[in-house]
Amino acid sequence: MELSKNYVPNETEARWYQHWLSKGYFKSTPDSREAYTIVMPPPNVTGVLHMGHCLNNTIQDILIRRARMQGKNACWVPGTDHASIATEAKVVAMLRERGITKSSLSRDEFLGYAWEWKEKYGGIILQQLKKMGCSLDWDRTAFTMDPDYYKSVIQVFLDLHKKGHIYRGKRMINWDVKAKTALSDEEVIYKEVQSKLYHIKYAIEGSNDFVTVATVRPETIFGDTAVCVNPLDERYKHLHGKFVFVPLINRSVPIITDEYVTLDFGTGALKVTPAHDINDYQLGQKYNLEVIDTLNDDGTMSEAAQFFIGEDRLDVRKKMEAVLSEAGLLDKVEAYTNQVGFSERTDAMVEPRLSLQWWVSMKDIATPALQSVMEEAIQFHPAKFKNLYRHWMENIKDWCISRQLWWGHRIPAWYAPDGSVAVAANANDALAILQENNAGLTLSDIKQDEDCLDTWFSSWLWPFEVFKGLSNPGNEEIKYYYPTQTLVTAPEIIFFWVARMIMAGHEYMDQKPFEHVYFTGIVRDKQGRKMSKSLGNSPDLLGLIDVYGADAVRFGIMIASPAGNDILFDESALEQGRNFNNKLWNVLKLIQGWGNRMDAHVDAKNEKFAMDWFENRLSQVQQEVDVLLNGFKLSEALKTIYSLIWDDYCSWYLEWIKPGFEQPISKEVYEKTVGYLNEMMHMLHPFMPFITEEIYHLASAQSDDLCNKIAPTFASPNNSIVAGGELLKQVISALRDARNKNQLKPKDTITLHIQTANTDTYKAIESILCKQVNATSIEYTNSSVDNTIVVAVEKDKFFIGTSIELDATALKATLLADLAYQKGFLESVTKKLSNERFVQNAKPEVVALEQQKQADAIARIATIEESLQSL
RNA sequence: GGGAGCAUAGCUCAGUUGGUUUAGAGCAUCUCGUUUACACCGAGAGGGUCCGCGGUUCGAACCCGUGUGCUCCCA
Repeated sequence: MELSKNYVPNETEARWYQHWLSKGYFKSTPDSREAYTIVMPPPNVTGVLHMGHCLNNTIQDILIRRARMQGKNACWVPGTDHASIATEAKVVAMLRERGITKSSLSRDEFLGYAWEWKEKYGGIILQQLKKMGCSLDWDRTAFTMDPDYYKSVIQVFLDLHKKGHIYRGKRMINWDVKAKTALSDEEVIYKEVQSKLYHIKYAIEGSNDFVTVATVRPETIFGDTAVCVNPLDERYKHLHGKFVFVPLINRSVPIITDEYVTLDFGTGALKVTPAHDINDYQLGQKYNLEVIDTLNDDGTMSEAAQFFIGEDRLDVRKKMEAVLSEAGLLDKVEAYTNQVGFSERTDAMVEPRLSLQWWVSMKDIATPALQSVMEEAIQFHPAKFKNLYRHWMENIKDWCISRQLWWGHRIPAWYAPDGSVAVAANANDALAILQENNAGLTLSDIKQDEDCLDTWFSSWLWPFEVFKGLSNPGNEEIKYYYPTQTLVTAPEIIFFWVARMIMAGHEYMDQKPFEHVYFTGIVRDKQGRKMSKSLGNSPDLLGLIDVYGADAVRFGIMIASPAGNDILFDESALEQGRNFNNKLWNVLKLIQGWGNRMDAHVDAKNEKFAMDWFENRLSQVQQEVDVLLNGFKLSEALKTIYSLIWDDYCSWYLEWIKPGFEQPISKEVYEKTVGYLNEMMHMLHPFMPFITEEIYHLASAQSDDLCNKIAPTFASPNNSIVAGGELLKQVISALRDARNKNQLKPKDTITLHIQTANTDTYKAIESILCKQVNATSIEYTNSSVDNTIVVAVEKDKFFIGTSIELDATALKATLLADLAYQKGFLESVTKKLSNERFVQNAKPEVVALEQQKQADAIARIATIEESLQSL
């Protein structure tokens, strides 16, 4: 078959993915083999494939393909996350385009639209992963709102509530006064607005003096329960412990001190209104201040305000200026620019508001989770994230799990008209509980909580619930696949997700959820900025795959992405990947060409050295790569394989065994050469699955596929044979360098004299050496040869004879430069050795090494000086 | 404000318990070259005050302290 000039990935990739699927290679069912399980971090249903997914899933595919090729039962579970906030926002936006508002819909109607949206767009990202070659078991595709999964989430809520870990508590939320609803942080848009800073005078109790407080919200003073100053502020030291009167209502409130107050902002005195500001609320908590809510849910003043009851807070703000001024309590008004939050939906100014929310108390369930990471039952890669994890877990705060949304798992709590609450699996159970205190209640009297659970409250069950570990306890699959082996995720969700999965695993499976956690970096653009839609710096991944091929994209993203470090994405890495594809393609073309000229009678004597060397070098790299991969050093492993193929195999080995023009090749050499190629394709397959499978099949007839081919056990390399090859490379490079520096053209032939103690070493490689440095003859000598270029490698000297006139000055300059380097080096070694304390204290082998270096340097200097004289 | 991490060639990074030449690789750059796989190529080369300062040590990119700059998480 005639092969195309360059490798064309698109057709090949589609064909092989289809083939692997049709053979069912990605399917897994429990059997007697060792399991290797990865659960994919479920992307949002709203997602489309971006660079972060690309990195993350490439890594998982590498691990899972390697496991499969090690003969393990590899199981990679795909799925999606319902992503309550993001999805609800998308659905609301879609409805708005159709002219429908969420508030005009019932909960069920809205959920109908949401499911419709999910069915239509929710699977796009999974389809895109196929393009990347991800070897997922598609039959296992899971969703965090699947019926069984949903039930398990509710069950966990009930269970934690029963154990006393779930409670209701107050929290500041964002309140939309127009929609009369709570907003998530993501639904608040901050805008810069021109405000006024009002300086208001508060009378000091028992004195005729005032404290002046600066605020942009004078209408909230009716809720003031303290004035706070910085304890170090000299201006106010005399007021510590005193009280002031809140203007107009004349409530007496304390002056408290806290470092929170900035000395140089406003007047340095802060009015504290715990009900209407998040920071004030925290101060209030710290100093046990009263919380006075002066607003109604529509943003008008409540009765608690005492003044302006029923008027909108923004109108009141305007009126306050005149009222305060009249009372002589307004010191001055300044122009001031600040950031104010507005509702994404109604554009109303958002009010911070205290509200009852559901919480999980974390301390108890965090303990085993902290322990399993600290004791390395779960290993983090890189380990540096252990510190971060420990710090967070030791200072863990309670988790607010209710969200004011409809799309998600609805909180299983029912309220009676008197506000009492029952947590139960369904309304009937809840009614029974509530009837204990109020026998007359009926189903129509009680109402279920409107809120949903935080998305993470469902995804923390992912590693076991994808195997129905909770909905069908003790089933065969959960026993076989759990705990999973490796989790691959981004460090930014170490607390949101990783820590909580570990907690849930210990709480519900009595077992860690995974053995290893591999933290990827964040993919950034060339300038180090995060990829984002608004910056428009997010490359179109499918477009890149079209241009470069999936293998090249996988290569590009992996070649420089050490665990836990951010990746600066640069298309040139993809070019490198594409070039590598092409290199592999051309190896195939070259070898196929030889296949036609294969001859069993051709002697392989001259190729023996090359084959011995490469075989051992291959074993060496196989071992190295194995060690690297076991340590999760994927990038390093890929670099090592890349260099083996490009440098050792293509640039050295193939050149050494290459037959002359139109010459036949020995059958033995040919078969070995194809064999090495296949072994290298095997090693590379997890990283670049498509082209390796293609080459494996085109290089020689195969009855199996690389995809699920089990690796042979590696031979251990003979290090002295490997070293022999390295010496040969070094000699060739040195001779080529000398040729280059003396302006010998590639076509100019040379003669070579070698002065060495090991003639036999060179006899074995004469033919290779001649071919590689374009020498016509090799002779051995005991002394210097006149009129030659002298090259020294280790202890051997090479004399290059040429008919071309040599440029003595250039030659001399190089030699002098080398001489200077060697002398400098000798000096540093000698200095070290003449330091008595070094010789006394350093380990003997270190001293011996330094002495060896010294002797070598002296010998090299002698050689160079000799050469200089012969010029 | 609390915490974590990072700083090595123009760029991206290796550098395992301190000693394996005067610190390595890939990309980029420069020189030479189209020789019968590949210019998406080959052969070579140049390029570094290992962020600054101090300390420990016979010896520091590596250990300790300190300063500076950057990044992330939490509030």
